[in-house]
Amino acid sequence: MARYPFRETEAKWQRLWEEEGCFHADRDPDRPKYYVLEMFPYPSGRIHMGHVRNYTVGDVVARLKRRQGYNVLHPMGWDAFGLPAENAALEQGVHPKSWTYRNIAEMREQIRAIGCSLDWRREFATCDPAYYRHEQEMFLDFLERGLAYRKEGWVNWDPVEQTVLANEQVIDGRGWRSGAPVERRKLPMWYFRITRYAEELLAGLERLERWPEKVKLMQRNWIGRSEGARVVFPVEGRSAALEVFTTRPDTLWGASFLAVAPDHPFSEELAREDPAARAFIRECLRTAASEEAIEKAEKKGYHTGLYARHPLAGEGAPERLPIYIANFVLMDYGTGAIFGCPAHDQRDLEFARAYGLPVRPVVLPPGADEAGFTIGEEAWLGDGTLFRSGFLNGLPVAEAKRRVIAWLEAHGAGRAEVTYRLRDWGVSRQRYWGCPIPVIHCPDCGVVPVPRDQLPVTLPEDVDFSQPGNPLDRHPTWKFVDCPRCGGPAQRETDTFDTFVESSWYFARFASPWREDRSFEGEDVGYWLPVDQYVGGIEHAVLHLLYARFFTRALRDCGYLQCDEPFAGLFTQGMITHRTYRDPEGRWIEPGEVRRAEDGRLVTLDGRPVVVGRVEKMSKSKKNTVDPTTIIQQYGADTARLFMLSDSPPERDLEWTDAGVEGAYRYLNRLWRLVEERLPELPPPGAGLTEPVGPEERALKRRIHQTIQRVSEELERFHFNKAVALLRELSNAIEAFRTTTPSGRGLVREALEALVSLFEPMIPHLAEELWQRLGHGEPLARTPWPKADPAWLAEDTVRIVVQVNGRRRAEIELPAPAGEEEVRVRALSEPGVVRHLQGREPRRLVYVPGRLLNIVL
RNA sequence: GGCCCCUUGGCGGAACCGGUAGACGCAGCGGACUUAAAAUCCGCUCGGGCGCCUGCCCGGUCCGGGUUCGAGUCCCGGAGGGGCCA
Repeated sequence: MARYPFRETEAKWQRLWEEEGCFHADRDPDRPKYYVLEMFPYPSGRIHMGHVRNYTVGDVVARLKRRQGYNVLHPMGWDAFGLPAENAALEQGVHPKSWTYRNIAEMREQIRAIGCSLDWRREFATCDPAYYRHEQEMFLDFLERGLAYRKEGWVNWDPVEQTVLANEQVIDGRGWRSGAPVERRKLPMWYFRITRYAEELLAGLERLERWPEKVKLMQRNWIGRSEGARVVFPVEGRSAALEVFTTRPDTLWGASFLAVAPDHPFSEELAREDPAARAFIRECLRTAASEEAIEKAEKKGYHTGLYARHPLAGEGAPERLPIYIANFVLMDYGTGAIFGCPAHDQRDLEFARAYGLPVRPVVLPPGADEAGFTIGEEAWLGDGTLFRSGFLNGLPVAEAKRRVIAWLEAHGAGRAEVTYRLRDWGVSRQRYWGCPIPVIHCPDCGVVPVPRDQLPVTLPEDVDFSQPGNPLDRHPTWKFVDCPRCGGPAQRETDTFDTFVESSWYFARFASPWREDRSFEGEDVGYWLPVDQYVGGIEHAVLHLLYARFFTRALRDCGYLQCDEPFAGLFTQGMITHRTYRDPEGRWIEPGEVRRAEDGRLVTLDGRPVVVGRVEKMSKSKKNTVDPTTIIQQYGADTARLFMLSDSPPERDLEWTDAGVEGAYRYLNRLWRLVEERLPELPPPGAGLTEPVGPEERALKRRIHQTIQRVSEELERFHFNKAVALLRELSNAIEAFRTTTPSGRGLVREALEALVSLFEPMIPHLAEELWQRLGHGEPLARTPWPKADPAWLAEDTVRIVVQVNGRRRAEIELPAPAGEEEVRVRALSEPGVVRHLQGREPRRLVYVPGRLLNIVL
């Protein structure tokens, strides 16, 4: 029997879809729209299996929705700015632009080979001035509205990438891409005021019903809302007071010191007069800025010799508190100053023990007694009752917080305050291959925005990568311009945007990508946005996905868009993993360099023993990758797609195995043969519905319609593995069904058509081919999704399990619907049941209609 | 350290609201076809026992306890693994 000729078939259908424009989407107010988007790729040069899984999942949704009658927008583009292009320039002497466009050309063909239902007319690359000019305009709008600003501050510096990183891009104290430990540097840079939207971004999560809880939780934690109070501590002998943020104002009576951040203005002022303070501050700032690093570092402080008056001194709190400069206080969280309450904060406790400060418990844990309660190695962080705390005595923590805040507000000594852990998004990067920030620095006028009629500010092409640092800054002419305001000599900003800026609005650009004068066509974005189903990796949970939510709101407030949320539904697919292998010397080796020896053990191609390692995420460094292009050439795109969808639920990690791919390939051939073998006996297409005769035919008819129903539901819920299992069951049933009657042959046609049609979103090429062979002129891509006939969803008999004391003893089959009385009579006469009753009288009968009867003795 | 999630055959996984645990596959074993192999097809496949081909019984969803007529599913405690924030 011939094999399925996948090469010809896949090429044929891809050509046909393209020629017919099957996947072109245009605004049509009369039809409901559905926008499916997968996170667009960085053009690194080759696609990897993660891309294939991502696009396959998105394509199943797009094809399903299209056939359900939606006007489906499913575009593809390129996240084309970024550092790897500059590294390539450095290593290979190729210009970042040509490297990028060459990669795009290659990857476009690789992605096309997967056979996704994409509207390629809308493709764009973010490195195109036609794209980034709009980003520059958005920035100018942000600038006017105070959503973008420039400030000098301590930043995370990636020594490998030679650029600044945002907080979200520092993972475990290291650059998210380079993996190098980040350093602290003080630099002027541009920020987006994401903190203005902290509350809205947090509240908006509640309405994102089709987002994974896990992602929402991560964003919630990242935004990190905390309620507390700002408390004013006058400093003795100084006119200025220190303002402190605390989430535990209830513990004010337990205060034993104040601590300020090393880069707090108060510290900087002291440093001017006190060389020891200056030295201490310098020491602190040398260590990394991350919260994690600070948490792990030894708690160190410098006693300034100054004291603060406790605002509650008159209410029995300690009179005066020593002021320290401390390495564990962060300038950009709260007010950059804290009061230390060692009894009820672990960091404060460690600090107090190191510097001999008093530890005064003021919250009594439930069940403890006032006289005997002391703090040992662990601060008490839990709830309890206030004591030794003046007018708070006897109150629980929550109530004490309210009371003390009311007192502070009444006495002008503080107020309730909400703070967030979220920091403003630093977007300056000292790189060439990014969108230029459209401002000019004038010695007289300061920062001057580039006039809108001079946009876009384009990158110069003649750049020199032979030296480290930012080539834009070194360029002989590019940055030297006249000030647009005074006409005097001035300089362009040489920082470019973080590449996460481009990906923060690309989904909206797909609505009207050909528009030159404006970023978006109002009617287009109004029609297409928000994205109905976004698909991508979970690694962007707090990076891209948070930035895009912010950007959408900022664009809304600047009048670009009407919607708040960019992505109404989000699906995060799991990673692709693969077994790792090493040679006897311990070097990683590729799966292709491993073979099975005659004795069954794994050896290298030259016969040396292989050390089998763990199953890990596919990565170049571990050499456990499989190239999708090779797989597609060897087995076809449908095989890769089916394997991706078959066994593991898409949100979980998927282990790539040769056996799994072979299995998918074998099934496609079996499906091909199944149709080919039955074709001669089938009635012509469109002969109308078949009325089944006899129990076997009725059973097949029911299975067809139950499969239509259930596959539709499972695809809708992203349970692709279950949809595949159901379809394999249907195809097993067709194989087992032998017939010679006209009605039987009609049923086989109905079954095969349902099978092929339902499989189309997952294995579109083979499905189209078989659909055509079944005699249809219109491609499946344009054929409506099948509908189950409700009359055939119900079984005409019911099987009821009979239990005695919760243990299965018999199964009875009755015509549907079966009444309880009927079931009871039949059940009690079943031999298996009688045997276990042993003549005893049932105490109770529990009947679950249509399912089960439990006889309780 | 805090919060969250997960744990089902040799493996991936299924089991809807608490109602027949192991669907569908992978791997394995046995058989058919073939000179042979590949491909394909048929059968078996959680463990133990009985029965001796029709089946029947016991145990079994990480461990311990609880709720319930009935728990993989709910509750409490523990172990192991993962994620996020520290």
